[in-house]
Amino acid sequence: MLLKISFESPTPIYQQIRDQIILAMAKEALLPGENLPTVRQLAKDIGVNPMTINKAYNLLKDEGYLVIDRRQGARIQDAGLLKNEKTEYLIEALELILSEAKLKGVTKEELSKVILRIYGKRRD
Amino acid sequence: MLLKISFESPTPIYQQIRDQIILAMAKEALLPGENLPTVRQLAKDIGVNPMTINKAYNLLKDEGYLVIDRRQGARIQDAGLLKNEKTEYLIEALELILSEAKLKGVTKEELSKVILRIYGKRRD
DNA sequence: TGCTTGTATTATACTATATAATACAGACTA
DNA sequence: TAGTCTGTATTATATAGTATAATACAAGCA
Repeated sequence: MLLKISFESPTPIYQQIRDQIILAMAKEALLPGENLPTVRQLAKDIGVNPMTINKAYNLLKDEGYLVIDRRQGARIQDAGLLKNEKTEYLIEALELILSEAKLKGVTKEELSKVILRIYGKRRD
Repeated sequence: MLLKISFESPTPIYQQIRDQIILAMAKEALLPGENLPTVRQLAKDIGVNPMTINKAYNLLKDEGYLVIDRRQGARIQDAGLLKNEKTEYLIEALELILSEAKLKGVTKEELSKVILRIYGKRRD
């Protein structure tokens, strides 16, 4: 698990952890069914309190990205079980980002590049 | 100025104000050169402290969206002066949102709809 | 001068974030 | 059964962000 945490950032540490796990899942650096480091191990690696990791894992669990098993620890959710969840809040967040991008002159072409980078070439 | 503020939201009020002004700018409900309500007026309308409005306006000023003039109050920045600003942080935020969208099964077609809604039909 | 503008100041209150040290419940394994 | 690994709960503490309140000030303008 390679996580780059900025302790100077205004973004809370547990949020940074949560975001980077989602990014890793999208780029398939973390695969469904795969185990994450234990709370204590990741806390040690990053140099933060175990409860901060616990908070990040629980956030991801509540959002449906992780399954937490007392025997094995945290595990990436199966792909099928993640789909068809509520996405309205994502659309709203997207509208805000796109509004800023439009106002700052980001072109449609640049947007397409980012979409291609995340989504790949599939045609749905 | 129609602003819908949620006092129960975990998003700070000044952030909500900032976000909605950007959304209004993107949909051209607020036009370059247009004046915003005064700090005191908007505070009265929404029912918050004037310093909360001040914080939102200053955030927008620092981001380049507003010009604050002691004579006339806050004014929407000219379109030309907003372009060519740094947009790396927007791309990063976009990557995160798109990662979540991908994992939750949002299709490319749905993304296109949102882009069309914000950007319109221009072809850049 | 008197009115408006944004801004600064000080104090207070509440909440979120993060840490620390400990302890506990459940499940595996030797 | 005892030991050891999971995640989790608890309590206390510290710091920072958010928001309010009341007041005051500087700048610009009629």
